[in-house]
Amino acid sequence: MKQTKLFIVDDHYMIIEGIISLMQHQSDIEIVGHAQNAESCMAFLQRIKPDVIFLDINLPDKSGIDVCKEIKSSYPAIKIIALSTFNQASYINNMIDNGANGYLLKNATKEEMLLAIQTVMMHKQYLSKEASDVIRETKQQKPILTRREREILKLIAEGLTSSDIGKQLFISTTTVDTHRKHILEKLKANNTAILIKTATQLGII
Amino acid sequence: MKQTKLFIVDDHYMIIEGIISLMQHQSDIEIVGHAQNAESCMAFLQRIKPDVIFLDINLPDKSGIDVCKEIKSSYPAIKIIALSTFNQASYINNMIDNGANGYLLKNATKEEMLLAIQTVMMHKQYLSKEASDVIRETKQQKPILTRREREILKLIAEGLTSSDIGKQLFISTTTVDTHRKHILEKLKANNTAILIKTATQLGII
DNA sequence: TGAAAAATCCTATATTTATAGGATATGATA
DNA sequence: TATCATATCCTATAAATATAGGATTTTTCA
Repeated sequence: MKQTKLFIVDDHYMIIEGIISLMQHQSDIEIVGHAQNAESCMAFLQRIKPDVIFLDINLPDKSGIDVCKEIKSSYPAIKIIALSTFNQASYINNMIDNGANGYLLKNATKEEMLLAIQTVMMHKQYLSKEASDVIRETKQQKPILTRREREILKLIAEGLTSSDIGKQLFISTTTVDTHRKHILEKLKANNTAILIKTATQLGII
Repeated sequence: MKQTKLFIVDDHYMIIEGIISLMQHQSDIEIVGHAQNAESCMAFLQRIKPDVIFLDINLPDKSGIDVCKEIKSSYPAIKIIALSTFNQASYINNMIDNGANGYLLKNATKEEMLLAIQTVMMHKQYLSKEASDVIRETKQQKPILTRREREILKLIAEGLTSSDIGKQLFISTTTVDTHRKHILEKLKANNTAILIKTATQLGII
């Protein structure tokens, strides 16, 4: 029987210890290592190739989303299961968009973890019930902004005014204002304050 | 040798499992139980009194801060060590103010956990290095808004205009604007967009 | 290829914010 | 009690935003 090689990336030592403890007596899983940040994770992967990575969304040195993208581009065969706590659920879409094969919340049971590993090893996507609930919710709430609109929204959130943005993007202030208008409509916001708040909550910024 | 009775409250199963695993072979620590929410925690405490509780700040049914206050008022002898992840560090002060005896980040090592338990059992306060660093940092970063300013900031974040706020609080629009001005100064923001963003990041809203 | 979607630009006006520089009243506290 | 922090209010101006109603040019993709 072939063992599935599991690698864990999480900055919280207790989580790593918890997963190891849960998987300890599982003969079909072999934990090949763990890392507490993106850098040591990438260094490890140069030497050893796991089958599955449990990847936390929050790492001290880099966002899990970027790490996910990197791993997938260098090692497309490795399956990635994103780990997060409930209140970071708005990142789920983002993580899936960047190549994650599964999504587990940190209150997952042992059985759920095993199921997730099995599922992604069969080249299917695994989403925990909570995760797919959240995806449905945010999909409904989350309006689709165009690339330009997202770009401008981010600059607004950085405190740039419309004319600042116009200069930076080499477009007229009025164009920026038109985009702003559309963004406000799409996010059902009446002004910048609530715009930034809902955009933050939806994880767009 | 008297064993220290430890109780764990955290909604993440992996964390509970991690702590249990780390404490397993520690002869001076006895884990008397664990709970995943405030309600079952309080129910448990009616039957059994631990010496120390590891208490997560984020619980599904109630904030850990409130739970901390409740436990301390009913069972003042029980020592509480707050648990949190790094990015929730702005709660540290709040937790300490509500009676927590210690503060551990979830990436604590086994040694740190044991040290924390020993320290609070000797009736001293334990703050992890990271926690006290963060306290210093947030103390520096986080400007002190007055009650009125906080109130107005929240209304701004809800999308109310200055005149809306004035009507709601029965004060003139110009007064609201003055408060706005002070809030912007204190948060070093140039406009509403970045104001809301930094306020969100600092956990003020 | 032809329609739809996205991005660009425009005018014009009302409202809201930002900024500056005040004044006054009140309550806490050292 | 004198001072400081807080909260209240004011004038005035420049800048930025919101809102409405357009038009044109690129992309995208079915």
